[in-house]
Amino acid sequence: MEQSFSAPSANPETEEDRGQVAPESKWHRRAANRPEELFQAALAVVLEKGYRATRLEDIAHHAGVTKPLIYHYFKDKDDLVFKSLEWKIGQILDDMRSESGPSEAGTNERLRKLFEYSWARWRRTEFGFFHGTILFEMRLENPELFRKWTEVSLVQRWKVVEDILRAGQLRGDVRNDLDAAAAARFLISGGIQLAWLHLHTAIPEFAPCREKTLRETALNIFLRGIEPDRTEPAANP
Amino acid sequence: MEQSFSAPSANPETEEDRGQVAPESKWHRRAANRPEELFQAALAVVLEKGYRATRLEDIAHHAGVTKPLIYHYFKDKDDLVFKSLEWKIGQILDDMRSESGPSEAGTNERLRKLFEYSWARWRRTEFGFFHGTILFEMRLENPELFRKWTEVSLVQRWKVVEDILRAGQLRGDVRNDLDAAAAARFLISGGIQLAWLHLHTAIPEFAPCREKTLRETALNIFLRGIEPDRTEPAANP
Amino acid sequence: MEQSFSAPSANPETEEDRGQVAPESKWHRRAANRPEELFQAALAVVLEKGYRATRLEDIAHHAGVTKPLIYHYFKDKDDLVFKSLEWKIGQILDDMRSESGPSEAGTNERLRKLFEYSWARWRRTEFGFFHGTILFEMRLENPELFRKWTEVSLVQRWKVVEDILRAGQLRGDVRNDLDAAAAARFLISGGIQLAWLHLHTAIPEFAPCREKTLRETALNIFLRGIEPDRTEPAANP
Amino acid sequence: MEQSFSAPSANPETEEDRGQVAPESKWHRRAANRPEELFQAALAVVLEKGYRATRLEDIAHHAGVTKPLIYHYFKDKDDLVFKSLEWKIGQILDDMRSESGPSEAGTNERLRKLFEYSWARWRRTEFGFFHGTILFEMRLENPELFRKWTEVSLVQRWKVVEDILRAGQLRGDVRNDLDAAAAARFLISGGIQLAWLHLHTAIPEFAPCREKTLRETALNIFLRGIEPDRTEPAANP
DNA sequence: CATGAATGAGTGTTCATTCAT
DNA sequence: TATGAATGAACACTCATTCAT
Repeated sequence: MEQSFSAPSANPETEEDRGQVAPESKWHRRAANRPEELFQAALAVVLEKGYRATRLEDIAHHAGVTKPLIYHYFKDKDDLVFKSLEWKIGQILDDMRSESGPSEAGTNERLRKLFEYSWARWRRTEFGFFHGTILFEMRLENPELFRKWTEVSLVQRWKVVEDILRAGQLRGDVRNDLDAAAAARFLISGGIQLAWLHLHTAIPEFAPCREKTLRETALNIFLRGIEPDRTEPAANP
Repeated sequence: MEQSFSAPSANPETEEDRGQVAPESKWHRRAANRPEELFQAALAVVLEKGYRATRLEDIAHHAGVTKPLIYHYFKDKDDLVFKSLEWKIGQILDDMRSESGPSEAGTNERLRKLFEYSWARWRRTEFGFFHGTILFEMRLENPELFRKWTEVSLVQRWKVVEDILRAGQLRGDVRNDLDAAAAARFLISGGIQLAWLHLHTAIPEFAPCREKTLRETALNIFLRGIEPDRTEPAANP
Repeated sequence: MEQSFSAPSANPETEEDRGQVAPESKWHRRAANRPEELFQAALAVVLEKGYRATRLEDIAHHAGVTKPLIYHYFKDKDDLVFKSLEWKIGQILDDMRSESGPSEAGTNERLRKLFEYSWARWRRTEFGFFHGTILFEMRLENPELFRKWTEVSLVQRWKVVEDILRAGQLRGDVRNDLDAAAAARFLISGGIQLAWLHLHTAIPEFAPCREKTLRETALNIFLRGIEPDRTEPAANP
Repeated sequence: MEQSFSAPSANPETEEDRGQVAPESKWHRRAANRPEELFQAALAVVLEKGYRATRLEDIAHHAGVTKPLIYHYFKDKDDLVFKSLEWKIGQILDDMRSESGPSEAGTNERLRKLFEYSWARWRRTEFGFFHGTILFEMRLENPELFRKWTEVSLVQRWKVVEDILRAGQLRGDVRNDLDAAAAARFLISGGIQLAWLHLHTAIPEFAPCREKTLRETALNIFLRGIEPDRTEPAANP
C-alpha cells in the first residue's frame, strides 16, 4: 500500500561534495523536489490512516525529514495535506486525459472500453484511497477539495458516458426514452462502489465473489438495459 | 442533520420553579435511561464530525452532562462510540426486519418494491451517516464494526435480491445466463452510491439531477438488463 | 494477605425481618459495627497497595458497601484511613500489654523470651504492613501517626529492653560499660529489620536464608556482646 | 533535603542582557544535558513526596521546564522516575566501588572500618531517601527495581561482611560456630535501620540519643558477640 | 537549509466528594 | 440508612507549531 509513496529517506550518492572534505555541516542534501517528496509522504500516511488520524510527525518520518522542515515549505499541516491531495488530483486528471482515444466504434464498444479502463483505475490503491478519504473525510473537512475531486472523478466521467449515450440515441443504439445523464451516473457510481467494496475493503473475505464476474455482469446488465426495444424493431418513428 | 439526536442541554422547567429561593443546585436530571441518551448524543456528534474529530467534551455537552459522567456508564470513549454505533445498527436491523412482506408478485414488482423501500432508507440522514462513517472510518478504526455493518446493510440485502433473481430465473422472468449474486451487488451497491452522492453530499449543488429520475432510471436499466432475450419471441407463454 | 480483613459483603441471615414481609427497601442490614468493618476493609486495602495508591472505591468494594456510605461514618478518606490505622495501633498495643509476664528469670532468659515473642509478632502480616506503610508513607503523610506508631512499636520496646539491661547490669549479668539505651535500640531495630526483610519482601527469593538461623544468630551475638568480660571475672570494683 | 537536586528555574544571566529590547522570548536554556537535570528533579520530588504522590507537573517545575518537554526525553512518567532511580543506584554503586581498599588489618579493624564507612553513607540524605522509597514503595510498584537496589545496598554488603567473618574464622578471630551469613545480615540490616531511624525520621525529637553512642554500641556488641570463647584463656597467643 | 529543543492548547481519564432520592 | 447519579479538580499524555542555533 505504500510502495508508490515511499520517499528515499537518505540518498547520500546524489550529493555533490567533491574536492572539499565533507564539511560536517548538519544539513546535507538539498532535495531538488522536496515539496513533491512531502506530497508523496503525506499521501502515503493519509492513505493509511485517514486525514484526522494522521500526525505531522508520521509524515515527516515517512519523508525522512524532521517536522520543522515541513514549515519551510508549507504554511501548516492542512496546507501540506490539502496541497498534496490537489497535486494528486492533478496527476490523476492528467493521466485520465491521456486515456480515452475518441473511438469511432459502436456505442457498446465505446462503453465497454470506457468501463474497463475505469475499472482498471478504480483498482489502484491510490484510487481506493481517494474514494475513501476524499469522499468521506474531505466532505466534512474541506468541501472545496471534495468538490474538486468529485468534479474530476465523477462528474466528468458522467459527462463522457452521457455523451456516448446521447450519440447512441441518435444512432439508434440506445433507446430514446432513457435519461442519459441519470443512466451515466448509475454506470459510473455503481461501478466505483462495486470496485471499491470489492478491492479496497475486507468484504470479499466474508462475502467472496470473482472480480471479473462482478465487472462483466454490471456492464452487461447496463448495456442490455439501455438497448432499444427489439420486439418492434422499426417502431421508431 | 441533528434533529433526532439533540438533547436539551438544560431542563428549563426545573430551573425557575420559584422566582426566589432555588439555590442553584448543581445538577438536575435524574436520568431515566442515560445510556441511550448518550448513544444518541454520541451518534449526533460523530455524524457531524466523524469519529476521529469527535471529542468527548462535545458528546457530553450535546447530552447536557459533564464529561466524567460518561465514565459512569462506559469504559472509555471507544466503548461509548462503538456501542452507540452497534446500538444504531441493531435498531436499523430491527427496522429492516419489519419491512418487506414476502410478496407473491412478479419478479419485476418484487425488485421494484424492494429497491424503492431501500431507497427510502438510504435517504435518511442516519443512513447517510452510517454509510460514510462506518464504510470509511470504521474500516480503519474498527474493522469488526465495519464488518457488522456491511453484513447488515449490504450483504444481507444482496442476498435478498439474489434470491429474488434466482426465483425469477426459475420462472423464466430473468435470463438464465445472469450471475445472480453479481447482479444483486450491482443493483444494491449502485443504488446506495447513487442515493448517497445525491442526498448526502453537495454534489447536486453543482451537478443537479432529479432524484426521481435517478432512482427510476437505475431501476429501469437494471430490470431491462436482466430480462431474458426476446429474440426467441414465442418462448414467452 | 486479606483473610483477616475481609468483610461479609452480604449476610442476609442476620437480618431481623419477621412477621412483616420483606418491604423491598433498598437498604437492608444496618450493620451493628460498620465503622469497624470499614476499618478492616481500609486496612486490608492500604496493606495491599499502600496509602497513596488506595482508592476509596476499593475500600468500599472490599467492605461490600458503596462509596457514599463511607461519608456517613467518616468525614473523608483520610479520616477513615487514619482512624483505621489508629484503631489497629490500639489493638496491637492491647495485645502487647497482655504479653510479657514480668519474669524473674535471668537476664539472658528474659531477653531471649522477649526477642522471641517480638519476632513472632514481626512475622505477622499486619506487622509487616505497619512497618512498611507507617514507617515510610505516614512519615510523610501523617507525622502524628508516625509518632504514635513508633512510640508503641519501637520506643516502648526499647525501654523494656533497656530496663532489662539495666537490671542485668546491677546483677552483674551485663557489662557496666554498655549504654543500655543504645544497646536496646540495636537489638530491637535490628531484629525488626531482619524480620521484615526476610518475611515481608522478596529478598529471600534471591538471597535465601533460614529464618531460625537468622533469629538465633542475631540474639546470640547480642547476648554474647553484652556479657561482662570473663577474663578478669572479679575485676569489677 | 533538596540541596543537590534543586534546579535554577530561570536562568538569570540571559534574562536582563540589555535593559531594553529583550522581547521576552518564550524559552531559554539550551539544555546541555537535560536528561540528567530531569533525573535530579525527579529524584528531588520523589524524595520529598514519595512516588505515588509525585506529579509530573512538580518535576517539570522543579527542573524549570514545562511538562510536555519531559515526553521529549522519556516515554512516560514511570520511564522518567524509574530511570532516575536506576541512574542514582548506578551512581551510588560507583561510589561504593571506589570505597573500601582491601585492608590487611585484623578482623575487628576491617569490620569497624567497613561499618563506619557504611554508616557515613547511611547518613546521607540520598540514602535515607532510597531506603524509604525503594524499600517500601518500589517493593509494591516496581519489584524489579526493589531487587536491583537491595542487591546493591544490602546483599552485596552482606557478602562483604560475610567474607570478612569467614576469613576471621580461619584466623581464629571469630568463633567457628557462628553462621557468618546470618551474622553479616544482622550487622548491616541492624545498622541501616538504626541509622535510618535516627537520621531520617523525627524519632530523635521525642526519643533522643547520641548518634555516636548508637553507632559505637552497635558495633561493639557485634564485635564482642562474634569473638571466640575465652573460657580457654590460653588459646590466645 | 535544517534541526533539536521547547511549549500552549487541548483531550481522555481518574477520583474524592456531594446531590437527590 | 443507603445509594445511583453527578461533578470539579486534577493529572498524564498528545500534537501542531515555534524558537534558537
